[in-house]
Amino acid sequence: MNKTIYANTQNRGDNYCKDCRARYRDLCGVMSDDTIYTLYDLGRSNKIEKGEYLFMEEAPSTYVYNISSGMLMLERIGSDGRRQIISFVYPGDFIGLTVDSNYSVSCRAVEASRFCRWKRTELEQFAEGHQNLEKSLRVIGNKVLARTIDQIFILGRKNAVERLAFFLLQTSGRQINAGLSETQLNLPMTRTDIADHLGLTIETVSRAFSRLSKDKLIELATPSLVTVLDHDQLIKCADNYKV
Amino acid sequence: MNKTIYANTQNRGDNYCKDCRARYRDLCGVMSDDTIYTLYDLGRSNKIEKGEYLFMEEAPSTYVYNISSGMLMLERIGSDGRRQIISFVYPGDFIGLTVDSNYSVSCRAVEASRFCRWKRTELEQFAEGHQNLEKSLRVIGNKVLARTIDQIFILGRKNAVERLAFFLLQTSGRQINAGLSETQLNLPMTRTDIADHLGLTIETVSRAFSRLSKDKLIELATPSLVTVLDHDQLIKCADNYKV
DNA sequence: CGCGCACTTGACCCCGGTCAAAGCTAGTGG
DNA sequence: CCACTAGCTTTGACCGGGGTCAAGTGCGCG
Repeated sequence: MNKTIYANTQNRGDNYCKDCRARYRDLCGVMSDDTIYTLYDLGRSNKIEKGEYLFMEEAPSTYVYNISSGMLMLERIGSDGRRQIISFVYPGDFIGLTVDSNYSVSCRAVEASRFCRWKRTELEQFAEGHQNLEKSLRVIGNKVLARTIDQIFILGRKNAVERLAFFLLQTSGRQINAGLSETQLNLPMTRTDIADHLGLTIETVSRAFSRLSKDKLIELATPSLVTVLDHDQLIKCADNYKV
Repeated sequence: MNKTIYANTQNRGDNYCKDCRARYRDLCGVMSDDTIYTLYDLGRSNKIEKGEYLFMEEAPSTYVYNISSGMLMLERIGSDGRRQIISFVYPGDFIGLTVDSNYSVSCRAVEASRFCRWKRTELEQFAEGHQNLEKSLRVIGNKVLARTIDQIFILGRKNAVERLAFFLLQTSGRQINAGLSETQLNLPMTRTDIADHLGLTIETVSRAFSRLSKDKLIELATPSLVTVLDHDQLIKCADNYKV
């Protein structure tokens, strides 16, 4: 037991937690600077390349993950091949915690990413001794749920342009709390990914981009670099967008 | 303090927990027969009539609820009036727990229903002294999340008939674990409610019902009483339906 | 018995899907 | 350094599923 901890300790990089994007968010945020090491030593830091899967739907949910950098996506693929991207995953997001013992979605890297990984059972055990962490897990779940409900509203009741406007605002919001620009949006995912997230086709997504661009609400520097020109109008367009 | 508990104790009906549909599910299910009273006495039992709101979106999330009987629905209404029903709420379901201090959706009674109500802060405080309850709250949240993800897949990637087939199977599943019939489906909600849940119009929902009926997958005794004739075929139709 | 409301069915139309072709850009190799 | 290629994106033309509008139909309730 001590040996294991010792082995992991050897893994620590120079600034292993200090410069981590996830350090003061969600899961890790509830740990003090004095106790974060105990959490760190319990898990393992690692990286994943673009296109690789972090875990697959149906597979035993052995591990839970906290994202340090990069971007991933949670996806579900129907038996006929139709794909739905549930959400994009940003640094600081905690994923992989399930009710039953199997993942309910797959997780794939949009771009090269870093993460910390814990055995689910070990983290749950650890949480039992740390009341605030247990509560944090619940809060995380509820946050995810809130976003998921937004997504349902989008898919059920909005047209193509409204969906894209909402998605861009959502991206803006996520960039803000990652300490990045509010208006310079980085979209590393492909049009296909966005389409599968918004329940549309690539062509329709592309046309929606063109439309917003023509109406001067956004500017497309490159397909993956969008500048928000008229934030207020974009909100009106997305209509029911909530912070 | 003692006085309050005493007052609530006076509220107890004859079989107040014993004959409750929610007694052995989710929230209450983690309490033993010996300790369920402490939870019961902390809250208040009440009823709500058809069409009334249990709580409204945006309002302070003062209370959390556990449903004893009847049916309710969680809905969100856009500023232009478009409505999306997030989910229908069955006996045993626990609702109202939010991240921030306001409800993110409204809850309305589909039919007359009974429920138990707690002050959120009091239940959370109570949970801190009851580890299994704290964990139960998390499990409940994850269960809800799993269903919500299913809903996203439906809305993003399925056509009208597939959506309805999925909805009927989901209803069947929920009736089973409420101890009701697997094939005789009770649909107390209106076609409008179903439409707003599946992201369709009443006309399309109606046509989908007719279609499934014509293809002998279901039988419509009355608009609100459906018999599942060919369960397997219905699953094939819904395609990606999961238990 | 008749009124009202929810549901069903039909006719038509439009948004977004499908199919096809033409840019754009990054990466490779001569 | 440039030409070539491959994959992604954009744009256009056409089509169809589901929305819209409107007219029945049936059932519960007074």
